[in-house]
Amino acid sequence: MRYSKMLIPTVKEAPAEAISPSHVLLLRGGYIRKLGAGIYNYLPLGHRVLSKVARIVREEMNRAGAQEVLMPAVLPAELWQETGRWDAFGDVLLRFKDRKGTDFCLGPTHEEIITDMVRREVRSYRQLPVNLYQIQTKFRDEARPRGGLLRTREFLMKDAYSFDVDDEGAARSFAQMREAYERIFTRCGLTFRIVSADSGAMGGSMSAEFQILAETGEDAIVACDSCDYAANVEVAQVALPQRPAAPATLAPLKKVPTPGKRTIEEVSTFLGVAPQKMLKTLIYVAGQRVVTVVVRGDHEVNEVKLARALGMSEVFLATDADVVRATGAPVGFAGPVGMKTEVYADQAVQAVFDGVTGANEAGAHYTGVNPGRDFAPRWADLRSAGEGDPCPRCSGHYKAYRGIEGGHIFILGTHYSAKMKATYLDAAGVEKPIVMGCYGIGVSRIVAAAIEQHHDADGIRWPLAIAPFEVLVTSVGASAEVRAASTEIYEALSGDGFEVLWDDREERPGVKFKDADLIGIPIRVTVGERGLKEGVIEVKRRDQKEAARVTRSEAVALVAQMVRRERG
RNA sequence: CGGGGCGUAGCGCAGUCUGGUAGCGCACACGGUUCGGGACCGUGGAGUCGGAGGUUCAAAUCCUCUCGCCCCGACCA
Repeated sequence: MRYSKMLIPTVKEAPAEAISPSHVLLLRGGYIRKLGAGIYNYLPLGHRVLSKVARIVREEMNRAGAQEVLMPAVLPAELWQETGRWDAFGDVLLRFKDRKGTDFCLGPTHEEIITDMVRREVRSYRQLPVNLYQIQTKFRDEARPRGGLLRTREFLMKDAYSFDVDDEGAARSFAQMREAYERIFTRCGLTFRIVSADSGAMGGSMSAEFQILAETGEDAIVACDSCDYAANVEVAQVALPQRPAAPATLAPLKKVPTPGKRTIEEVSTFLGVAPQKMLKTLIYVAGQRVVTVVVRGDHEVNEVKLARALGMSEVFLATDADVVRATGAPVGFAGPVGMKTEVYADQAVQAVFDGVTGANEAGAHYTGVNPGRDFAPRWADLRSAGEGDPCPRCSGHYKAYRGIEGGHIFILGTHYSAKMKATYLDAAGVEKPIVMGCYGIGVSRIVAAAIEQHHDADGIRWPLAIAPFEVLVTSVGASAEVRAASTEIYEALSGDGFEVLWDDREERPGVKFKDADLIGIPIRVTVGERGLKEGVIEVKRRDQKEAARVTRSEAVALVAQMVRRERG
């Protein structure tokens, strides 16, 4: 492809609204343009990258035995009402009516639709297992789209659904998808971690996220430094630390004045007590229940864990008014001693002796607080894991990372099949619900995540497998020699099946080099008058500083070798 | 949804406080000189100042309403 014929509108200055590196570079490189909040046009380069990621996904899904289908983007409300998600989905679901007044939505995901498809066609265990997938545009009316392609309202997603006769079968399907996903993310040139995750309100068992590691990632994850356990902090377990021996004598419970000192930091400074000796006390509302939660002063309550411990799907931090009602004191002075509500405490609190906590009285705290003696909570793992915390599986410790959720696989069980009566007859003629799994990959999100992981100050550094082109031939100078040599190399590489972009524009060299770095094609072949005089062509990788200086005849072979090695 | 902020030429911005008839840089078009890391000179085109209403002799500027967008948080099958 000739650069001069292609629409690649690079710009020096990105719109002020772009903050994250991938957003800025996609805009500047002429890959995408914004049409509305979280809605983007893909220009030629952007579309090429998106297609490449989709192709890799498709190849690996097919290799894993999944079959491609295509479901509509416009979905009748009827099916959603069957599972109750028409209401449960809330504002994220973009709804509208047709001319007859019938309710529809734009599909944010397709469990109901695929389950309906399968229940109509599958009767017998002989037709199972089956794994169906599609690569399709989804719409979710996100409260807050952000980061360009990282979190959009309309996005391209691969969603697959497995249907098995039983849990063992589903586990096999799950394992196959996990393997396929590892191949996909690896082929895309991404550094990622597979982590245990929350499966959400509608979830089932076995949930794993494929987290693409990046500083700018929305998700916090932890991974053990000595075994392979890794998890989203939403669910990461924390091993009970070694409990220090209790001191010979415990201090007596004592009320001390702490006027106006509300936060852990204020109280700890005021009383000269380390935050680790403080008992952070928060009031939560879970359905009809009001619950007091205690964690160590330097720890954070994990609301996903708390909800699970309480057997609820979600919990909310109490309002200031609720806190006053529950504790009899303003926010900042709550404590478990004498508390009338249910009291839950994180297990790390067991190791706090002679601690400090609010006295449920304005301007007062207790010192010498000892769990067991002064209050009797229910113990649970309630805090968020962080760097350095002990691994629950071995003697290692956690390292903390940030990640972008590129994929999520989990087993749904019979959640949808039971509600929608998607059943089969087993060998004994007994009707049973199909056991399902579901597997998503954010195709457009991967495009952005790859840049978050692979860029520098000058622009994008695409992994070769998903780059819009594999090779960029840059002609420097307008002489007949340059043109002839460029044409020769361009045609040789193109003829051998490589994806080549030839910068044949009548631009100054500086402009071409800047654009080259910006759009980030992995291998650049520079054909210039200066080099040609010495019979030299330059071959340079985008991620390396130095160019290889080779002869015209060597250049094509060298590039071919480099590309083949990285195609994967 | 809570907090903060922004809408002026395709992009980045100034002008708004203190009302007086819209400007700078980049980009774009043309001419010339340049040509290995975003050239220079000259000329030129391009803006319902997000929208509606109001105040005023006069509104980008003041007032009211409204729409859109961004950032932090909440939310995220």
